[in-house]
Amino acid sequence: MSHKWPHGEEVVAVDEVAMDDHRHQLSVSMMKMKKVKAGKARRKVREPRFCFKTLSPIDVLDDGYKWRKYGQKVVKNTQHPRSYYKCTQEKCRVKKRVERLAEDPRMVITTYEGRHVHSPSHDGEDSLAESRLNNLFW
DNA sequence: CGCGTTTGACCGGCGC
DNA sequence: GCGCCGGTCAAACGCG
Repeated sequence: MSHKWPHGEEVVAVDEVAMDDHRHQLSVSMMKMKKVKAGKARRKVREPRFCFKTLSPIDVLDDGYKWRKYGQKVVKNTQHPRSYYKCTQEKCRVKKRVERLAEDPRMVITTYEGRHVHSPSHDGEDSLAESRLNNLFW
């Protein structure tokens, strides 16, 4: 799990992201982003991977996009299955990987792969926080 | 009726 | 060269 990515270009490791289960509000207390260059991080930023260590009672966090599950596999060293999601938007080839921690079932690692083409297609009501976070972050 | 989810199999890459 | 591990696709079913 904690290995380097095959294509390792730019890995942003977020130390801690707290999730409020009341609404889908992400309470970001402190985000530490470390730029890890895997050997040859040359120009050409392919597809950045964002690893989110999310503390939340829910598995799949709704970030404002629609995700379609396309696979589930149990990885070695993990007793819990890993879920693979993909953005339903055709323009978006964004992939999402959700893994649950064996030690802490209440903690999940959400890994986003790629960039969304544009703003989320949420009906936008109480998801203002998300949008803001998205705008702020992505 | 549409599509999102589910499960199994297959493929590719890497390690030994 | 074979085996293992991770990842993706595909068909079917269920639910909304």
